[in-house]
Amino acid sequence: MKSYQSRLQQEDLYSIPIDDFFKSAFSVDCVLFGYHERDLKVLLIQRGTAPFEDFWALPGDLVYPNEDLDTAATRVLKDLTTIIDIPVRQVATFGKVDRHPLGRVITIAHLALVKPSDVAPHASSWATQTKWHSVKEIPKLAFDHEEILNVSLDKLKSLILTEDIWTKVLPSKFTLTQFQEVFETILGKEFDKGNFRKKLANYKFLKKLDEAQKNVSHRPSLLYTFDVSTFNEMKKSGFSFDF
Amino acid sequence: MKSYQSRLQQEDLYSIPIDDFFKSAFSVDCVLFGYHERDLKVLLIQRGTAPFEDFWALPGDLVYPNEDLDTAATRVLKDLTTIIDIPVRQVATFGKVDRHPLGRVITIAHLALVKPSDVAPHASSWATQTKWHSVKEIPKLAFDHEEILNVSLDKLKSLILTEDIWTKVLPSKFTLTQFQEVFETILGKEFDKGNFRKKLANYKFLKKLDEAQKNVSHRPSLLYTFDVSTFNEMKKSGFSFDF
DNA sequence: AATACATATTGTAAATAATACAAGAAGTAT
DNA sequence: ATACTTCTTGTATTATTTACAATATGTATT
Repeated sequence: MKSYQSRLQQEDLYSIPIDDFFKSAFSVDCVLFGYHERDLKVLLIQRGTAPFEDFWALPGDLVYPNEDLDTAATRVLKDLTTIIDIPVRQVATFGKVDRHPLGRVITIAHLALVKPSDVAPHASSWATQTKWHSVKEIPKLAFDHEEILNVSLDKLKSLILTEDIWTKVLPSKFTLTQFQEVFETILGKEFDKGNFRKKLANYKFLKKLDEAQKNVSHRPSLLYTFDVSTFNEMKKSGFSFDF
Repeated sequence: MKSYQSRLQQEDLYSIPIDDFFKSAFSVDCVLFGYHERDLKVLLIQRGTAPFEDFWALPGDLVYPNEDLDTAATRVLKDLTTIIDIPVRQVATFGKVDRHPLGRVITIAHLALVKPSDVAPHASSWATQTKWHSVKEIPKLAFDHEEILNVSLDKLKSLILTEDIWTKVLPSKFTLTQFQEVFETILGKEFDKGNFRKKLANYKFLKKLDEAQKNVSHRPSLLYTFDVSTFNEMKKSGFSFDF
């Protein structure tokens, strides 16, 4: 079988019409993670149309002809939530020949991490329901979405060590305990409190404020903020948490 | 603008004909890395057709309608080399609207790492030349291939720490110095020889043989082999080199 | 045969980091 | 005033990293 490049020149000589190459489509699927109080959730929709009608699935859509991939993913999320612009990261592309029953559709998975309270998910014309599910209790999913979710979880675990996506799930002033809980939940392991915060002392982008928690029935914790520019400086030289 | 799912039901109501979604195509591009004597190379082809005629580029092709993505990447490499089946790893997908001058073509980049002497690259109908280039001396490349190469280099650096792709570039019996040189070259940093091999002693998949180098004008090194099954066991529990 | 040479291999001491706990501090609730 | 809870800092032990030195073992040279 000859290549695309030569086929463009000598189209009629070979068995597959060149147009067949353009009978494929590509979609984006969005794995929107939500963190709240030691629980990691993912936003699922219930499909209103065939195939996989009534199944839970990751929100997704075909990519428009003149639309970039990450733009498409952001648009899908905008249609389901009240957030205008959620930055997404590409996870991987899933392209098995038979993964979509209606034709050849490959999908580029994207993920984002948000605070569920910042998002007000609602149904849409193609989703009868939109709901947060704890990643510990995921129903049977449409298509190959279970695999996509698993790969996305791994990607989230590695991204959170190098990117500042965790800032979105914390208040602008947060305690080191809150910070620790985010990482414990997402990485799925626990850290010694004393030793963990000794490590944090090395990270200059965590700025201690002259301000403490209020209305807690125990010793109040000091509050910290995240300094983006210091973080970006460190990222240039290959920063990564070593949790 | 409405979604694909609702469009399937009410096609004629909206401005973009559903067929337009299927006027896109997807390709695979292959970043074939070759390691030889402290030099990391990449296989480039010189394009024989427009667009970017005569430019150097990564080898790639459109994906056939009934072909999986990794199969397509392996096929592209099979067409250019004498190796029948080079396993590839997905790197990322590049899909900017204007990345291909002839239409909407997104490309899924794949990488592999081989010993150049195992591969006999040759020209093809669409490539006037096929040549190894040191990654330190890369010419101007077609399309967005410079970006694809850079992302692939980063991916290679992380993959080599968790996957056994490095075994392909070493002889079946190798010295620890050879092993160290592979990692120094690909990661771009140097290690203290004594300390490095103290670390290696922990990795049980490196088996010391009762055999030494021959015909070297200095103290001969002991030879080692790689034990796949031990490695696979350790990989199950999340093995990674900590270089 | 003795010596030079080059790299392999093992060893060691000091510095650094990880770990497991403990002790004291600072609020609210009773 | 005391109990209670979590925050915060400290410390002693163990493990790891690092830099470098010393010795080993082969071929090449004199």
